Amino acid sequence: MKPYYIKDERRESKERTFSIPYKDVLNPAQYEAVTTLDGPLLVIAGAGSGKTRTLTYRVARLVEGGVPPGSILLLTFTRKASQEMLRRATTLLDERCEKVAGGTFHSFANFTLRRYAQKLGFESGFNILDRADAEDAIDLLRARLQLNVKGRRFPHKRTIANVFSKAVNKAVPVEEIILKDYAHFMKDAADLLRLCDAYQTYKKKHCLMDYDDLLIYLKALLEGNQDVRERLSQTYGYIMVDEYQDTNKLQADIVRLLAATHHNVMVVGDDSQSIYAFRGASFGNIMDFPKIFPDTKIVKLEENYRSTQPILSVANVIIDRAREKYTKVLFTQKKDGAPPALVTAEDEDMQAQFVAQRVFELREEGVSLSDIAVLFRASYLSFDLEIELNRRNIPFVKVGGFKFMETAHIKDLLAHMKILANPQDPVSWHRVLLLLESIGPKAADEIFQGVVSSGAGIRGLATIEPKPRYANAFNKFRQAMADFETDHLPVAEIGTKLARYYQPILEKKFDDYPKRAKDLEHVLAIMDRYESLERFLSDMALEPPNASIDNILATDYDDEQLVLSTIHSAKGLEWHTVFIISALEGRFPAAYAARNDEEVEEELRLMYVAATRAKENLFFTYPIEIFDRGTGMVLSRPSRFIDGISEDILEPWSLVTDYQGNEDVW
DNA sequence: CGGGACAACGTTTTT
DNA sequence: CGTTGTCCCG
Repeated sequence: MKPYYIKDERRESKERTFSIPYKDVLNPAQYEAVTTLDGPLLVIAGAGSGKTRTLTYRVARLVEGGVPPGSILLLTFTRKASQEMLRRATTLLDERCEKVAGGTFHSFANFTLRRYAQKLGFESGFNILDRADAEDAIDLLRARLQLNVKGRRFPHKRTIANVFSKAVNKAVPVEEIILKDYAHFMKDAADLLRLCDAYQTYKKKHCLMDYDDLLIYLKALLEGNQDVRERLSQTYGYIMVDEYQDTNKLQADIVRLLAATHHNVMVVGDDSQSIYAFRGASFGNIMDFPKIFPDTKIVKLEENYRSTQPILSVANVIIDRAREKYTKVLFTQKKDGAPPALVTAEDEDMQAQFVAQRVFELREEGVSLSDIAVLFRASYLSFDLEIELNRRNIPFVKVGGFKFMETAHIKDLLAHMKILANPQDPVSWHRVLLLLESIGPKAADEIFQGVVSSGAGIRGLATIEPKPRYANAFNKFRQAMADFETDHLPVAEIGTKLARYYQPILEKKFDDYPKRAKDLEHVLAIMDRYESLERFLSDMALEPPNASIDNILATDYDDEQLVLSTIHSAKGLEWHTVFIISALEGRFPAAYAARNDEEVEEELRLMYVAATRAKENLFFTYPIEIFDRGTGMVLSRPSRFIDGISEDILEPWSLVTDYQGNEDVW
């Protein structure tokens, strides 16, 4: 490759040679973003404008310029995103790029907090509560505070967890969340506050952190310990944050603190693609960034390299319907292309038939299945299609929605491992003990207390005197756990032994145990890759494999699969052809997600994100005559976000069924 | 006090 | 549809 000489005047005197011809392969805006290395930098990157490319080249540029890879911190939305970027940077430059510290805010927090746990009063490490664990803990405390009195309608544990989490992520008091989003529970506000206090105390006491705590404690660590802050700031001399529009207040604070001493921080985002406000994200962070770092340089990436003009035109109409006006204007040089279509189907079955048929045809035309995606608002909206695809033997992988790590049998197995990692963890103890015959909440609590007060960790089980009622089951359990007293078995071996112990329980508990046993085997295979139990458990909590088991297994031998994905999980990705199914008013925006203007706006941005995933073909489909149980109404209009768009921008299609029963298009 | 049977419910999106 | 709440029996 031809060497490229930097023309930047400031560097002219010490002209350097780079192996990558940055200026030739990047557009001027991208080039500026890639070569602005020092000082605060805000990049507003429209959909398909080469954001990932820019980040990748910037990593390479930093490393090539002599910055030690370990001092670059790349914070992304998913671990997959950072891995992908670093892999690409490695291809561009060399394997030094693999040494860059990359991951999500949560995984970075986990990593850092494990080092400094004692500073925060977590003497023996901590276990991470996933969402379901957190709900269980809340439920337990609700019972303990006697808030579940008969005849009283108290919020669902799921709702409660939501309220607490939102308060943390938006950095506002719990009362305010209740007042604003759950006004009908105002009468319970006092009790909810008590419960919230109890929950915080409980987690602290038992060395537990939920997702939000990871961020809270990281911020607290940085704020309260100047030495730690300086050391971390020194370690990570260059910070890059992707998807900045989807960070929340806490995350913005963490970035501010980390970069406080050197200000070498680059954030990339697009306010019109903010889709996580529901969990406390604030695209205001983008606007506020220059206020936090006054000498911020702003770069806008507005040229779209992904989509054809017809697709971009529809996307622009959609985003124009927002009340919030976004200043960025996307343009493309790909002028020609098929116009996007709005496809009306008689019912959900017909919609599925259409998509499957069309996928089949595209496949015949030579489009790879893996270059086609079907996107939807919510996971359940693809059920009909999944059946149809199975019927036609079209291989697919489903991303988002259902997480098999959260299924009961896998949580059962992991709970056994968690009590080994942290014998203080009452949530896991509770879960494990309740599996035993004749042990309920009461007995489980007694046993747990006994183990804790023995002070001997898992060995404390030996000191328990089981009641005759459950002695048999308990002794089996105790015997199984005794195997691990000697410590430091390989993760997979622990898992295998526990799975063997758990098998009879599985068979008793679930009718479909053969299928579930297969799932467990797969989890065991994942364990094989881990040295440390703690590490395994953290990863399973923070970055669980998010496709279902069958699909993961399929991926091993078949790489050509149609992608089915929630729009949230499709963020940052692109395909040759995109179907957005059930673009139906009442489903998208969903009736329950359209309670106020802000929520509707977010739904609209979601539709925009979905539309801008397409490179060549874009189909919106919607079934009519859908009965909505919630409202008791029949849904038959297309989503308000695409309804009434001029026909030369969005072509209306109707489906007809031919005499053989095959539907077709005219 | 635990367990099982049964009814009711509410139902996104994710670290 | 699968989970959660309730009731009643052992």
